[in-house]
Amino acid sequence: MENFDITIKYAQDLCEKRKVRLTAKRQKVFYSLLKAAKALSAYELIDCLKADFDEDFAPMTIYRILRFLQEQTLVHKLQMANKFVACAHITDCGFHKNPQFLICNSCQKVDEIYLEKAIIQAVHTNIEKIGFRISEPQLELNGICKNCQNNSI
Amino acid sequence: MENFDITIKYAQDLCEKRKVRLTAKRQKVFYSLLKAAKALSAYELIDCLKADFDEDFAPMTIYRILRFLQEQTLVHKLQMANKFVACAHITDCGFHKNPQFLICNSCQKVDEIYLEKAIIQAVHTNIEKIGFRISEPQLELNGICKNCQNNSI
DNA sequence: AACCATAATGTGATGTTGTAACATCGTCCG
DNA sequence: CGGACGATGTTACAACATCACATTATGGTT
Repeated sequence: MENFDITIKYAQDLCEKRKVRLTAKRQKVFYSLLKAAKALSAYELIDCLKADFDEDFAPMTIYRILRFLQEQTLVHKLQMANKFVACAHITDCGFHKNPQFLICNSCQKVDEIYLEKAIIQAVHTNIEKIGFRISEPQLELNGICKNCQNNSI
Repeated sequence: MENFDITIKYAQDLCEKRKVRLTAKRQKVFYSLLKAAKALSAYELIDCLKADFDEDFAPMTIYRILRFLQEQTLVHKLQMANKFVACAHITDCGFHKNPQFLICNSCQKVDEIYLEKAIIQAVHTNIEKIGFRISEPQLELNGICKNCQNNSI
């Protein structure tokens, strides 16, 4: 019904290519996360699914489906907030390439950005010089987004 | 008893200077966190305190004391792991200046480092160009530390 | 079509993390 | 001494996450 029909189609094709199943439930979870357009906790997502589809999802089910969607890189987990967000760049840039997340403490919206590669590279090089091997290269930063800065004047 | 007598003395002086009280309980919490030499969850810390002092701390108490210690910049909170770690650089560099944390997923030890200022500056500049105002400038990265890399061979 | 193996989901209990609200205790200062 | 305020105790509970086992759905094989 919305313009993320395209995104869902993309996800379907992706799953088909990978020989995994984007079941009806998984699709609904993905849909609600897309529709929310912000990071949700698992339990908030349950509420959204109830509102969107009048259907009850058990916590276990949600966590399992979220793990699946993460494995397919359709969803990211924000470690800091214990929340989940639909990948914003599915259809354009080859996704899951070291995203950085800007998490607004005011409206909870999440901006998924890609900093200049050179900068990220420099951070990684510096850290690996110490002998540390980074396993999850995503950065997460809390702050206040542009919108909320303006609105709070 | 250990060499963090010096650190504790430092903390006492600091609190005195700031006219806040480093009470016996607060000191014990700080001590156990120093002794552990790694990031602990609040509940793990409760276990340590039981072991170290044979004393029971209620969750509420721990969280309150940890907040106090954070305010005094004696302790950092690792947002990603929901764990707490004693500040590693209390006695040397003017502390709390945008630390970066390297969290080992294997041994849980935390390395608190300071990357070249220019690099961090570049990251911040890039993000602020987008209009986002960062509130907690610390970076946290998960990976495998040097030690664990060698031991797993 | 019947069958089987495996993937997906349902279900109930339980573990873990964190806080609210209110009571009590201690310490410092006039 | 008494009062104010900071620190701690206590109980209950909200929010987050998983275990273990039962059941159902799906796709491939004969």
